[in-house]
Amino acid sequence: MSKPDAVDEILAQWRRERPDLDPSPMGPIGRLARCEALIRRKLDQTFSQFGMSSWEFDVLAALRRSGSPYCLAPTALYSSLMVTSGTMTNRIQRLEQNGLIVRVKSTLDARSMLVKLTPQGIEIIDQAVEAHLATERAILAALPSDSLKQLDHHLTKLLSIVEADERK
Amino acid sequence: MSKPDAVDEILAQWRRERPDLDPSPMGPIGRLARCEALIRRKLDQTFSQFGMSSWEFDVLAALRRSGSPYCLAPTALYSSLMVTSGTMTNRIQRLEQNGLIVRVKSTLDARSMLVKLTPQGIEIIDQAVEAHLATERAILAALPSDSLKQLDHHLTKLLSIVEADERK
DNA sequence: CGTATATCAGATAGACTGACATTC
DNA sequence: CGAATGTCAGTCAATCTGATATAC
Repeated sequence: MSKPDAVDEILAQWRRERPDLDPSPMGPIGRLARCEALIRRKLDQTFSQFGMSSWEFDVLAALRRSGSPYCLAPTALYSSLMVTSGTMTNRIQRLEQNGLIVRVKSTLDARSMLVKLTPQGIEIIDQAVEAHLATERAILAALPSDSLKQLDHHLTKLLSIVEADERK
Repeated sequence: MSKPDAVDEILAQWRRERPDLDPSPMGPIGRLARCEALIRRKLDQTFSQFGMSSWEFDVLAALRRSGSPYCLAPTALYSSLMVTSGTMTNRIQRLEQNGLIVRVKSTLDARSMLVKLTPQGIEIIDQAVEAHLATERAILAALPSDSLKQLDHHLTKLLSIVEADERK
């Protein structure tokens, strides 16, 4: 069928060196990891065209897609972005220095701040997300739409499994 | 069918906020990224049981599966591991300090060193790879074998696409 | 009182760049 | 001589931890 890729080569090496083991789980997981790494590289190129790195895109995008008034609490942000509170504080400071967000005191809870997109922040994330989608679309364009649909289906299943496992 | 996951929620938000865009490419790519992140976390737990991080596993595994005499040049290592030469020097030093590898002068090319697993390095990677495979197998166990096969098939296709793109 | 929110300082781990000596 | 190999020093971006003040 198709010629062996780098992951096939690794499997063959393990079979030769450790015939007592079955290395086959490395196939899907290795390909997943390698796809992710290569795609991330590509996406980062787009982000850098807007002077962003991926973490900046992630924060701004979370605020933007939350809808008007484009406000979220730091706790909500770091929970969904899977980082610690200290990391979030750091990210917020830097985005504020760049004028993309402002910090607003919450009226409901005096402990809490709200992170809010500035008009400039809205503008840049609106442009960046368009370019980002174009990049993603270009990456996937070489896959027949049937394959893409099936891939997504299986990834959805895998995701539900690993997310369930995470919560255990 | 199945209840919407975090990625579905993100797509729905974008459709509401930016109905002029089609966010669907974020589906497969978002799920791929999220699967990878969660799986990586899980795998790192196994590595840490052996006092390793994933980069240490990667280097030792590359040497181990290359077969006896378990020697590779730094250039070969950093090329396949996708890091710079300076990074590789650093990794080699730390593995040598831990007694898992030794550096040997190449007889064929006086510029070149060879990185070689020590008996201790062989022992630890042999144990670690078994545990690693067990972890991977446990993650994938919840997927029916047909699904897994199809997932792998589609990932193989995607990988060939993104690798071809990388070389452009 | 115990919990949650956010911040801060400090430490950490890991990677990269650019210059370099050496050898092909 | 130009290209390749590996090392080194220095720098950097990003994260985490643990302690803290404040408010629920």
